[in-house]
Amino acid sequence: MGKNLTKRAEDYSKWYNELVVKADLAENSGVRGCMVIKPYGFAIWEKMQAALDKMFKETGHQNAYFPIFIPKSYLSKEASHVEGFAKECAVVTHYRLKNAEDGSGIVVDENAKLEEELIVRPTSETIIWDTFRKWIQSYRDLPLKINQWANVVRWEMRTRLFLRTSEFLWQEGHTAHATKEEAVEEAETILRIYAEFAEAHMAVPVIKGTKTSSERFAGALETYCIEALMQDGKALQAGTSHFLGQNFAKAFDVQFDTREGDRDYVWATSWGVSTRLMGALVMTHSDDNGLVLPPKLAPIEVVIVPIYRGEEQLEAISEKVLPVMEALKKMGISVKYDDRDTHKPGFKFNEYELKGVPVRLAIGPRDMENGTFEVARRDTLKKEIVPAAGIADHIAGLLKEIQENIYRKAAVFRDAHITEVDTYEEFKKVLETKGGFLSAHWDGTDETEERIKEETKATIRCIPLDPKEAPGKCILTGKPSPYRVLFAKAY
RNA sequence: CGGGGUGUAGCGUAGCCCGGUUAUCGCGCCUGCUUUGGGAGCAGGAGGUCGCAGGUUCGAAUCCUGCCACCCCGACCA
Repeated sequence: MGKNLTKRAEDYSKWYNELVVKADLAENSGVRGCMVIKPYGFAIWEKMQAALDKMFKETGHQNAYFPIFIPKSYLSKEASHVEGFAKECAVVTHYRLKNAEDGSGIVVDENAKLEEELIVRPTSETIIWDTFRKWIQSYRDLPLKINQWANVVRWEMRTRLFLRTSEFLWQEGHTAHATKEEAVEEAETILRIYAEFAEAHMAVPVIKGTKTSSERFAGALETYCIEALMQDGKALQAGTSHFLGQNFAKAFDVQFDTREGDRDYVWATSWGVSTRLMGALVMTHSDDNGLVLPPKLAPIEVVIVPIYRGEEQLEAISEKVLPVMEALKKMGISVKYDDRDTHKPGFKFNEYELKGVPVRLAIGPRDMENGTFEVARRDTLKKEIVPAAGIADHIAGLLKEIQENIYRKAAVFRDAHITEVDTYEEFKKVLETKGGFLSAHWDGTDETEERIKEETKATIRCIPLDPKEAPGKCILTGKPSPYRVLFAKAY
C-alpha cells in the first residue's frame, strides 16, 4: 500500500476514509456511525450477494425474510445470547408522535407507549427460532436451511466505516438439523463456502479456524471463522459460522418426532457475512492510486477511453470501439465506454484508477492508424499496445490474470506476515515492529488469553483448523500446549 | 460514560491568542475562448445563518457562558 500508509491506526483510518469517499464508495451520513453506500459501492455489494446467494442455493438453502422488530421478551429466552447483545440494542418504546403543545415541534406521544418494547434486530436468531418451532414437527421437516438478506443494528459505542457501523447489511443463515453431526457438518460447509468466496471472488486469502471460548458467538458451542490480514498488519474477521448445539431449540422449545418415534430437540447453526467484507476488499488490495478491485466483483471490468479531437474523430473511433464492446458483452464482461467530452483523457485515466477498474482501453489517432488499442491494467499499472483483432479474447485472459495476480500478491503478503514465536519477549517485539499474525503456543485458558490481550492488545484470532500436532510451551505461562494458535491485533 | 480535539461555501482550509473596512486561499461549480495520448490554460462569475443560543462591547468568526454535532484515545464490540 506504500508511502501513505503507516502502522498507526489513526493514519490508516484517515487514508482509508479519504479513499473510500473519493472513490465514490461511501461517506459518513452523520447518523450515528451509519454509512451511505453510493451506487458504485452498492454495485460491488450486489455482485457479492449474487455470488454468495448462488453458493447457498447450490447447497440447498432457501431465502426468506423475518421482521426487523423483535419483542423484548424473545431476546431474553437464551441466557448467554441476551448477555452478548443486550448492551448494544436500539429499543422502540413508542409508536406515535404529536405536535408539541407549546408549538416547539414534534414530540413523542407519551400515550402511545408500547406494552412490550421492540428491539431493532441485532441478529435474528430469536425471532427465527420462534418461527422454526411452528415449522418443525417431524424429522421429515429437517433439515431446515434458511438464509435471510437483511439489515441489522448494533449500537456500538465506537464505529468505524465499513468495519463496525451501527447499521449494516448482511446475510444470516439459520439451520435446524436432526443430528449433532449434521449440524456441525453444516457449519463447516458454510465455512468452506465463505473461504472459497473470499479467495476466489474477493481475491482475499483467509485462514479458517475456530474461536476460543472468549471470542465465541453469544449462545454458540463452537464458532468457526475466516480471518484475513489487512495491509497495515491488523487482522479482520471476515465471516463466522456457528454451531449452536441445542441451546436455541431448548430456549424456544423446538422439538421434533424422530424416525425412531422419540422426541428430541433440533440441532442448530447460524452464520453470516456483512458489508464489512467491502472493508476487507478495500484494505486488502488498494494502493496509493486508489481502489484495486478484483475483476469478479468490479462493477465495471473494462473501461474504454477515446482520445479524439472533434466530432468526426470521435465517430470514427466509436466505430472501432462498438464491435469490441459487443464482443466483450457477449463474453459476460461488463464494459463502459466513456465518451464524455466534458473531461480530458488524463482526467478519466485517474478517475478509473481511483475506482479500481481492472482494465482500461484507450484508443486515439495513433491507434486508428495502426489498428491497435492501448491496454492498461490496474493491478500493475502497466500499459501495452495490442492489435484490435482478437482484443476481446486478450482482455478476457487479462482479467483472469489480474484476478489471480492480486490474490497471489495478497497471499504472499499474508504468508510473509505469519511469524512463529516461542517467547513472550519475541511475541511483543514482532507485534510492535512487524505486526501480522503471530503463531504461538497458548495454554488454553481464558486467563492467559485475557492477560496477553491486556498487556499487548493482541487477541487470539483463531485456532487454525487441522492444526499440525506440534507440542510446545505457552509463551506466557510455560504450561504445555498441543499446537500453535494465531494471535494478532484486530479491527 | 471518562480524557483530548475540531466546528468558517459542496470539500479542504487561513484568520481567533491580541475584537475594527467588503471573512482568506486551494479544489470543485457556472460562462466564454483555446485545448484533448496522464488530473488543461487564460479571462470572467456564482456560492457564507463563521455549529446553535445568550452575554460583554460603539463594534464579535475573534472575548465570556450554556448547549449541540463530529473526530481521536479509552472502556465496549458476531
